This record gives sequence, C-alpha cells and structure tokens, in this order.
Amino acid sequence: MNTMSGRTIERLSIYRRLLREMAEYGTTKVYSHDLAEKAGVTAAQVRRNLMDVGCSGNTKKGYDIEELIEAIGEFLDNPEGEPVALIGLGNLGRALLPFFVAHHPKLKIVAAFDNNPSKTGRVIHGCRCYPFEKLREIIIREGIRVAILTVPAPVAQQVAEELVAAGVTGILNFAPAMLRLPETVSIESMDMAIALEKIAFLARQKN
Amino acid sequence: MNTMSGRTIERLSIYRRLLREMAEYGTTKVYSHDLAEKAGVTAAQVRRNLMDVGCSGNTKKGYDIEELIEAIGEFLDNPEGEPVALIGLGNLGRALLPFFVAHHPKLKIVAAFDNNPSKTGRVIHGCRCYPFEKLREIIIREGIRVAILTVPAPVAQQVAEELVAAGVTGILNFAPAMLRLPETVSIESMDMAIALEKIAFLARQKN
DNA sequence: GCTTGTGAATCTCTTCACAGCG
DNA sequence: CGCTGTGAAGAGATTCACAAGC
Repeated sequence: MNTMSGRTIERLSIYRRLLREMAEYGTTKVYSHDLAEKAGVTAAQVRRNLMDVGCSGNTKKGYDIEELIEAIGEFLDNPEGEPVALIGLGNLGRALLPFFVAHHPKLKIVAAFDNNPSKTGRVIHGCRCYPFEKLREIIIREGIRVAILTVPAPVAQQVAEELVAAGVTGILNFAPAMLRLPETVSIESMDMAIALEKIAFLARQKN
Repeated sequence: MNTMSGRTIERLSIYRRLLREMAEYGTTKVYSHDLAEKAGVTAAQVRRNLMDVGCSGNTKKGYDIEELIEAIGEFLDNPEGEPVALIGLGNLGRALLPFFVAHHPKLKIVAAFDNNPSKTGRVIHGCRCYPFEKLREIIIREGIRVAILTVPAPVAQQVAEELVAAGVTGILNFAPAMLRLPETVSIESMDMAIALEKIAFLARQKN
C-alpha cells in the first residue's frame, strides 16, 4: 500500500478518467481487457492495479464502474479535499490556472502568488492572488501541502525552498530546473524543454 | 543504440542542460558524481549513460564538458535541425509558444495552427499561424515530423490522426486524453490533471 | 589517492499462465 | 466457456563493486 510506484498512481488516475467517461456514457460494467485497451496497457496490468487499490471487484461479469471510481477515489484522494497553491502568474501560470481550476472534486487552487503588483490583490479565475511576502503566512494558514511552481527557472530553487519551509510536501514543477530538496518532499517535473527534445528524438528514430 | 529507454533520453537532455550551465560558468571539466548530484541520479548511472552515448570521455581527470555537450548533441539532435508545429492556440498554446520558441539550436517552431480566424494569418512570437485547413499541406511542405498538441481534449484524437496522416511521427500531447495511434508514432503526454493528482497523492503520503 | 568503465548482482516492474469461479 | 486474481517467470533498469588508469 505504501509501496506503490509513481507509475501505478498515474495509471490509476488514467483509469479513473476513462471510467468516468464510460459512466457518463451510461456504461456500468467493464472488463479488464477493455479498460486496458483504452488506457494503453495490458489486461494483467489493469487487474493487478485494481487489486492493489483494494478493489476486489466482483467476479461475475467484469468490474462495476461506479465501484471502481469509488475505490480509486478512496485510494487517491484526500477525503477532506486538498488545497493547492499556484506560484507564479506569468504566461504559463495564467494559462494553467483555468486548467487546474476546472472542477475537480477534491483538488482546489485556493491561492496564487506573484510579486507583480498588477496581479496581486485581484481575483483571477476565482482564485485570490497574493504577493510573495504573504506566501509563508497563507500556506500555513490554509494548510497547503501541494504547490504548482510556474516561476522562472532562475528563482525556482529559492521559491521551492520557501515552500518547503512553509510546510509544502509536494511540488509540481514547471520550471526548467532541477530542484534540490529534502527527501521528505515529492517533486513531479513537467519539463517542456526536455519533453520536446525527447519527442523530437523519438520522432526521428521512427525513420 | 536503438535500444535506448525513454528515461535515458530524458536524462541525457538533463545532463546537457546542466553541462551548458556549467560551461556558461566557465567550468571545463566535470566528474560523474558531480553531474550525478546535480541531476539527482547516481554516479554509475551518469557514467553508463555517457558511455551509451558513445562518449568515451577521457579518463585523466573527469569528463570534458564541451566534449560531452557535443557528444550528447550528436546523439540527440538532428544535425539538420527539426521543424516543429504547434497545434492549437488557446490559452495553453499561446502560453507555451514563447516557451518553445526560446532559442534552441535545433528545434524550431515553424508553424502554428488554429481555426479561430482572429489568430490565423498573423505572426505570433515570430511564428506564422494557419487555419486547420492548411494543416496537411504545410506539414508536408515543411517536412514536419514533430507536433505539439494543445487542442481541447474532445478533438485531440481526431487532430492527432490528421497529423499522423500528414507524416508526423512524434506528438507532444497536452490534451487530457489518451491518444490511440499506430505503433509507428511516438507520443509523449504532458497530462496536467494526472500530474496534479499524482503529486497530491505523494504529498499526502509524506505525512 | 582519485577517477572511469563495466560485468555481475540486485531491484523493480510487467507479463505469463493458470487455478478458481460464476 | 470467459473472466478475475495471482504466484512465478521474465524483462528492464539501476546499483554495486572492482579492475585499470592517471
């Protein structure tokens, strides 16, 4: 249960999205091989992951979709909901904000930070914007543990350290920089530059 | 050489970025354990990766930085340069454009596509914008193999298929959707929703 | 001493394949 | 039958650990 790989977490998240789409469609049951095909993995993988998530799905005719969504949610989500901070309201931060504000049942962007005075004090996409000086105070007050980092690369390390000092334990990093933080903090990097170089390489390999 | 994992490609890209930073600083040599620490991997990993890339670095006192940058570039990059298309100029696409246009020696965004007439025909960030009708024509004419997909999720699959039909073999997908494409196409997904759920889960695990 | 380069061991993840069940 | 659940095998990736060089 604690020994769950990051890859598995991602897959569960993908399964859930697909299951929700199916539920919306009116489907109520699904076979492992069916979900597997949609998710681009093997049926055995799906079954194992669903088992890992404590979801002893019924064995009569596939899995019950609602039951799966429920089980995955129980595993992935904080039932109390999870407040999230967005750090940096440059082009990327502003573009991502509406994206993340999208109605997620559990994750909610409760504060954004920037030191450009034209942004602070305002409410953008329903999210209040504060100056950096307030960062520590607000993060502690709101009990924020998750932060999305969209500041320029040169300041990313310093800002990340401030986040950690204020109690953040998970950072989704968009800055093209390697963050060096204590083991107690999880980092997920969305590095566009690296991703583009990678896909360019792979594209070239395919003749 | 063909049997090179995606993870390794990413690491090489990271190494190169770090090496460039060091070179900018005036450093000329580096030890594997030094680069490893900055990249957040082990020294053995670095040495193995550098070896894989055909970079028989000299053994006197660490590796020569310029030599490494050269060797990694020779491995990763298309020497002729690689034209890239950006598909979708919504909030995300527009925010990403300047990010990718950033002077990369080999990768260049040569065309952007959107079907909103207020964007087509213009030149944004030095990049010409075309309507979707021109997609196939321009991609073939420019010999584009790499595309960045920033269209809404519901149309992502259809647009991706058009890209593949026009000759694209690598897609960097930002739409929160699983693309189902032939084996001959590489897909790299930057799925924000999944990444955020993942980091929220990991953050919570750290007590 | 300090490196690098690398076979071998280890660890991790994925798939196979089949028992068990409706 | 066709499906799930799962031990065991297999594949891959990472690290160990040490020979060889300066």
